[in-house]
Amino acid sequence: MSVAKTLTSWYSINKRHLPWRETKDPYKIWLSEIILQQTQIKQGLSYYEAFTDKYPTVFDLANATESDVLKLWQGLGYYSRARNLHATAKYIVNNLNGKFPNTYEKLLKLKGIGDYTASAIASICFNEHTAVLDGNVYRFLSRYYGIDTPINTSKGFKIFKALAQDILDKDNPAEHNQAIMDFGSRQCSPTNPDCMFCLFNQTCVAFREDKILKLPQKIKAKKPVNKYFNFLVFVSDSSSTILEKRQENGIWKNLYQFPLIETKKTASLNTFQSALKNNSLTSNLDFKVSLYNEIEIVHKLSHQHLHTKFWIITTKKLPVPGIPIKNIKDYAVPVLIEKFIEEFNF
DNA sequence: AAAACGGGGCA
DNA sequence: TGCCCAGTTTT
Repeated sequence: MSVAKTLTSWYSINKRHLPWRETKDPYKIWLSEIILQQTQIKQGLSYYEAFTDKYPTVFDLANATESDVLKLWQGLGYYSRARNLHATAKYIVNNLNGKFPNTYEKLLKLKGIGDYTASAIASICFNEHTAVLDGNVYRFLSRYYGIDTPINTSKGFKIFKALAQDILDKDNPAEHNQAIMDFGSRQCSPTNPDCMFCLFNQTCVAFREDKILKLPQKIKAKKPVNKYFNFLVFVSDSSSTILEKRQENGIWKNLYQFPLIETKKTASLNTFQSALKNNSLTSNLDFKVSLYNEIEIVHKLSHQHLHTKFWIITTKKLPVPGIPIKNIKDYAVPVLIEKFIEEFNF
């Protein structure tokens, strides 16, 4: 039996029943694919349900504000996905009459849709012969064929994309693509793959040569850089605080946070107080300051470690218009801020 | 071609 | 606690 037929027969028995597998609506498939980028099903499922519940059609999503979309996305990370999702929904409604593009080439032009997502939507919704290449597919192919070209290189992409396209079941690309991803995710998992009960354990190169845990090969990531964040948590007599929207490109763009002072290294009380003297919010303000967390909180992102201190600034009146603390949960904030808000007794 | 972009899960 | 996971856009 061909690799493809073995995969689809495995899938017919082991397929997980998930809400986005009950539909061919390209809007719903698109939504699920964007949510599932860089995200495990267990984490993404509740977000998918929240989004389809609040925005059942592309028109509903297009009519929302970006702030609302980011709020619903809060906690999922990689927030450019949410910004691009919203921008693309508006584009489809305003320029394409709400009709979803129905080919790989046209899908690829949309913001937030790259090779993987265009291939997934085109095959699942429109039966186009476009093989998906995600982390699960990379893993299965590299092991089964014993290919040690690093997957996170342009050369690796070309090799594995051609191979995935070559073995694609042209009679049923929709089932095939979902089968190979599910197989890679569950049977051919990163650690502890279930080789003993694997349909391919007679033919898999990596299993025969005992290279399962050496594949796929990847170029190692750089070490994360350390950053030192000091958040200014204002508390006024009238129970208001200050939240600012992050405008600049970089992490958390368009999310809200407490006013931030970044330092070169961990700030002592003394250095922080002199920083406040030069800060436009506090230079002319009558306030008291105390450090909330004596031990800094280290929030780890894939590419930077944020050493964070929350400083409580108590003042009679805020230096700029603020927001009532009782409304603070209306704003989309990073998980780091969300955890503080939940923990801090305002 | 390489870097930037979050957060959760698991050993 | 340290390491692993991973599509798209930007540089």
